[in-house]
Amino acid sequence: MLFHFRNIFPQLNPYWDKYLPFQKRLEIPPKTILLDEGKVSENYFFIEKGCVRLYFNNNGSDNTVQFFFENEGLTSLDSFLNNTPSAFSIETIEPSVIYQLPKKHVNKLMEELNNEPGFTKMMMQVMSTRQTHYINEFVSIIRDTPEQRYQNLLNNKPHIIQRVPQHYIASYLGVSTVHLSRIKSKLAKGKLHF
Amino acid sequence: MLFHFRNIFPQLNPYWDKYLPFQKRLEIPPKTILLDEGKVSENYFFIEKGCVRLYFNNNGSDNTVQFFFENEGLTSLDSFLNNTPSAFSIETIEPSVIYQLPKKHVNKLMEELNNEPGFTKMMMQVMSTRQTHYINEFVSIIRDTPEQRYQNLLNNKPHIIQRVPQHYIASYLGVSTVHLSRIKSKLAKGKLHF
DNA sequence: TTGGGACGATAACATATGTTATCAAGTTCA
DNA sequence: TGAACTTGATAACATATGTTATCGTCCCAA
Repeated sequence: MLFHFRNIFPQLNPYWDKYLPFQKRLEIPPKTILLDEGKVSENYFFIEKGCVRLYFNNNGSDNTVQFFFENEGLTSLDSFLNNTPSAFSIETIEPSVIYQLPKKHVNKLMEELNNEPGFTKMMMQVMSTRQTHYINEFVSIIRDTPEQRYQNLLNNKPHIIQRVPQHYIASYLGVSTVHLSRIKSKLAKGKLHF
Repeated sequence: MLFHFRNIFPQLNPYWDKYLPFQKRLEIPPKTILLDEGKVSENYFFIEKGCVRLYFNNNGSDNTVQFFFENEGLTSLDSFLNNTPSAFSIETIEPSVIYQLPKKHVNKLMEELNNEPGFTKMMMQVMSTRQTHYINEFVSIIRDTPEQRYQNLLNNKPHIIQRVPQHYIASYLGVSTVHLSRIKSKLAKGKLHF
């Protein structure tokens, strides 16, 4: 949400640079938990190398909300802003290199940015982009069948399918691993006709 | 999103009052469309009396995203802010009295508010509340069965069930009217045992 | 006043999806 | 190298949900 916007709003780059030294570099294996559902989000994460997912528990199994890759930043926003227990967990999928910036520094950065003209506009743009993203996911889950959602993923974000183990894809699409296998097999058969 | 906050941030009330004369009062029957999916959202609506729903089309049938009642305001936010085609339609459910404020006035109001200290913070709070709401809906649709979602509605927002025709409830829960009938009948039978 | 439309319940059937179990291939690590 | 784990495919069965059709009630407008 913040370091995303390095180079997108170049006049703000000095601010990002000033805070780089406060980040902690983590080299961590797959399935390392960065934030545990129910805890308050205390850090902002930025991915240098690897791959991470945001997910929530669902009677023992889990559902993935979003995947994150190199040069993307994330946190559990609601928890981070409002100090409420996070509805989501965050964990690595691959061996990863993560930069971790504690909340107190982010807050300080935000205060400094408040004096920068255009900051409100930028924040509204950022928040509105996020909101649009969630709304689209929301609509897609209701409107599209799992098969259509898989096709969308194939068309729009093939790197996710190539890179992420299939059971995480299933948990992202909201179906069982068995059913995702069925979908793939059905699509494969369909293609043979052409 | 705006007039919601009358009296919640009292120091801003003069601003709201200043813009009240620009609103147009509409007295309209049920099923009146206030915004059509695909069009750009040009107005902010405030409900004096009646009931309205935000929904999107889904191969001929439709899904309701949210219901709005007296003293609530709404628009299709993404479309309103970014001048993009709205993903949603808005229509009345009951005979309603609606105040309609054109976008140019809202924009002017926003510019004036920019000079008010605390405005950025308020906007972030507003946006983050909205986002939390969508995230919760999103999680609920994935995690909860339609039956659980109906129970949640009964427990948390019984006024909706009392007031809104059942087929809209079904379209909100994301099930067919037939299945919602099944759910109700099942719950009714369950209750007889006690 | 009446006839059509809106609303809701229910049955019968079709389809989508979950669950459990089994098998196979690839990877990791002691 | 071999055991344990991860990943993925598939079959068989169970359950959830959609679709279509029918019926009854209520209400409003011609």
